[in-house]
Amino acid sequence: MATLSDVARKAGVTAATVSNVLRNRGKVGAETRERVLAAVRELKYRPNLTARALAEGKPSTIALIVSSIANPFYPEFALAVERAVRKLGYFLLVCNTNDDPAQEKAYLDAVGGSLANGVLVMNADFVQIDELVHLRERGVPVVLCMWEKPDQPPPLPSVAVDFHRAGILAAEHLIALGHRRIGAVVGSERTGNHIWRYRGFVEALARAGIEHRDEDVIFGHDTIDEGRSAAHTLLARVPDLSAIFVSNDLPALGVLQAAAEMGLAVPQQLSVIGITDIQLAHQVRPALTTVAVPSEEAAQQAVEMIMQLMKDEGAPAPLLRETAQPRLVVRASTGRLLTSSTRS
Amino acid sequence: MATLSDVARKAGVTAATVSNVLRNRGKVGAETRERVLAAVRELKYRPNLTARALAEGKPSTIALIVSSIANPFYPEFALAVERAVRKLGYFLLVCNTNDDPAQEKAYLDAVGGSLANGVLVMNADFVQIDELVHLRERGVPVVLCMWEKPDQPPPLPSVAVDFHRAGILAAEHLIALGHRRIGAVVGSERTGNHIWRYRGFVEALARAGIEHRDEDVIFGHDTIDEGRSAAHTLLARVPDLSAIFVSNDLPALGVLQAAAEMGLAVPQQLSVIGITDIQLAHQVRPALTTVAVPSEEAAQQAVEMIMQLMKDEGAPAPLLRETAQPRLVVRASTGRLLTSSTRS
DNA sequence: CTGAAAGCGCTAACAC
DNA sequence: GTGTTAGCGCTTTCAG
Repeated sequence: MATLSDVARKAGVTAATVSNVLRNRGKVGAETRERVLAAVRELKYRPNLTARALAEGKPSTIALIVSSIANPFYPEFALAVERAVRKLGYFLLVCNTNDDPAQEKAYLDAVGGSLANGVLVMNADFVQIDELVHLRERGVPVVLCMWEKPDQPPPLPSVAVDFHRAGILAAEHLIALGHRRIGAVVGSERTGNHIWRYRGFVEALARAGIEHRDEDVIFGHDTIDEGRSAAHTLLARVPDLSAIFVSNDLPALGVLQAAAEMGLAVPQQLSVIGITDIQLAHQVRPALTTVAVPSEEAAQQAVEMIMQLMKDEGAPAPLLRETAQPRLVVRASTGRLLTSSTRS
Repeated sequence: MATLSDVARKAGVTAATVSNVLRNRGKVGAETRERVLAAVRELKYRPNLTARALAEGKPSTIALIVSSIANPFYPEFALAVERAVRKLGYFLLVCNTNDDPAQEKAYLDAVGGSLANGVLVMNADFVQIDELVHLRERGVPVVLCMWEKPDQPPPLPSVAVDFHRAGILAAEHLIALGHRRIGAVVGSERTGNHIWRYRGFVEALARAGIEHRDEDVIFGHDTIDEGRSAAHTLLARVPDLSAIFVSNDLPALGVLQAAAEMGLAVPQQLSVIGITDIQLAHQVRPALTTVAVPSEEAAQQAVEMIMQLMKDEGAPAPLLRETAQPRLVVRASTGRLLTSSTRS
């Protein structure tokens, strides 16, 4: 594995010069440059990124902490991050903590030990914020990719995604279709991370003068299977629901399945709407109506932010960036309320 | 960010000693060790992995080249690899080539430039084998994670997964249920990477004396959407099919959807079986019967192989390791042939 | 324009 | 047991 000085020797110059031509740094004579390039080609030289990182004082990797990949949204988002990172010449170190604090700590330590230049955190709710703050205090750039609590300032630089608005959009869509008895399946617990999605939904209902009772909602179901069972219990509890708002696509898919199992036609008898717009949403039948979250953009913003933090060592005060607004994507799982087809 | 010598100074020893206590290397006095540890704690010292990598001549990362994450199997497998890698104290650098040769080349160069210690390749078919072979020749350990061509020796150390057998198992299951007119949707082209899955299927049919005509099969459909449309054309072409073998879970899910769209009851009127057993397979309704591939084990074996290659620089001849056999997972999408319910 | 020299933070012999 | 001495492969002043 040829090194810089191998190339230098072959080209009859010194390592510094080779380095210069390779990085287009200082001025190098055209003729010398050619000789060096030839040597590089001949020796199949590839710069040793580790050595470069050490010399430059910073590695060329950015870490992305993901709590789990059970929800396909994470891999999808990770891809978006990777694209953004690569465009800037960095590599992405994907750190899957598997929701295990020990594993997360291990990763964070490693990153703190300058395995990576900075860390992007996917889901701030499933992470030990304190550890992150420590990291940050030790000079490591940290940014949270999806801050969804508009009422609290983030403890670290973040990109904010307006999930509250997503909830509103979903509700308004259902209302516009004529629905008045609308149930809700919320992915997180009552005080969990989906709270603002739910609040948006509730507010929109209230604004339209639509009643929303406590029995109309069920919390803590964030997988397909959980969504399915949630829908079963919800529909058993209040059978005259004509639509269900789900705070996440994955459980929304489960709700769709429950409807099928109960023989409810979607959307003729039951409308279902989710939030996020994961790939599966349009691959499923009936295709899921959902509120798409601008994840590509969020990823890009997060990467821009971390680059900025990496540049300005003088770590400016925690800032917050807004992404583009979420956007309704109407597909086949929602439809007009048919007054004729009231159930049971 | 404290360094080794900072710690050394504070503890009144030399860097080498600190290094020794940290790595439990040479013998260190109990009392000295304590002093060092105290200094480490106080300074919140974290070893710089980049420097260590440079000094040791090898980084602590393994790269995983993934061609795409469109198929959820890849992230799932990546997770398994990550677990295996971490257990051995390494970090996983996930390199998503996005099916783009340029991107792949860039990653391979970086890895060759010792960003990583070795490279694991997920899907050898969507990758430029030559580049990999070059890498290998330059001394970088490379292993292919899922070699599925029993007739060809792999060009690089690989772990073999018996997809041929998976095809056989799928066919035998269908046959045992009484099916005689069985269609096939194959993910790859006729000569592509799923060929052995299909061959296994065909052989099992032949062995059972069941006719399989060219019109019963359709190639090149490997996504949900493609699986769906493939099923439509296949069933239009030969309407008396009572079961469909699909070489991959994702398109099998599409076939399930097509059945629903056509009003075919699964499994009463149509049985569907896939291969792989991705998470979605059991989350969908009806749950998909499939042949599970031992991916956890394959990941582990691949990691073991690469560790071995990393140790024995003397690169032994390309070896091949077999994983556990695939295994039938019966769920709700397959059932007995009901002679009564013949279609159109 | 090119070379010489120092050093990034750590490890690994080998002395003491 | 612990310190000394060299590097790992590259970047980066600073001379020439």
